Amino acid sequence: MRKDKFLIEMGKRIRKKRIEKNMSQIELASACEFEKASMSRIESGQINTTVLTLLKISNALGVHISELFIDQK
Amino acid sequence: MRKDKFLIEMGKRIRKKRIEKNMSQIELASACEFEKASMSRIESGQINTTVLTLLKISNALGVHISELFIDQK
DNA sequence: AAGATAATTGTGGTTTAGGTCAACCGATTA
DNA sequence: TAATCGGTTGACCTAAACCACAATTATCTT
Repeated sequence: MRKDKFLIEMGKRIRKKRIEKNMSQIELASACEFEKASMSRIESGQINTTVLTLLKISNALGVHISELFIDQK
Repeated sequence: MRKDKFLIEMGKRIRKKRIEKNMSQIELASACEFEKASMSRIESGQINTTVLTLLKISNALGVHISELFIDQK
């Protein structure tokens, strides 16, 4: 399992935005059309996600993909 | 081989920034510590790159990773 | 045209993301 | 206590990212 600081920080940002939208991991994952298990691993920085997966997530969250790389709103 | 529009556009942005810095693919690739072949495929949108690879590229280009997702400067 | 440099493409091997299912762990609620 | 809900983790498989090397194809420069 990976444990890169950058991935962890990105996971935190995703989680933060998800909470802001009042979504559960289950809801977000299904909006992205994958399993809650994957969502959990992404949010905890265990996975070096690909661009298209991030794109799905940003779409489901209603934010621009670049926001996933920038702290705060 | 993938041919996603989003990946193609991102590749174009990377290429544009590389040219702006007067770097060849060879130079950029070696700064990222991978092969020029990979650089070529990324710039032409053939690969669904991972976050950490994009991070290497943005570091080598001296830009913030979020800029790789935003048109123009 | 010849030569050099830059970029693309093919192939093959290794690693890992993505996907799925099941089991498990709080915390909350009935 | 038992049941539910959100989240985490383990195990497994498949597809694809990553990496490297070589060969080919532009694109220049003289």
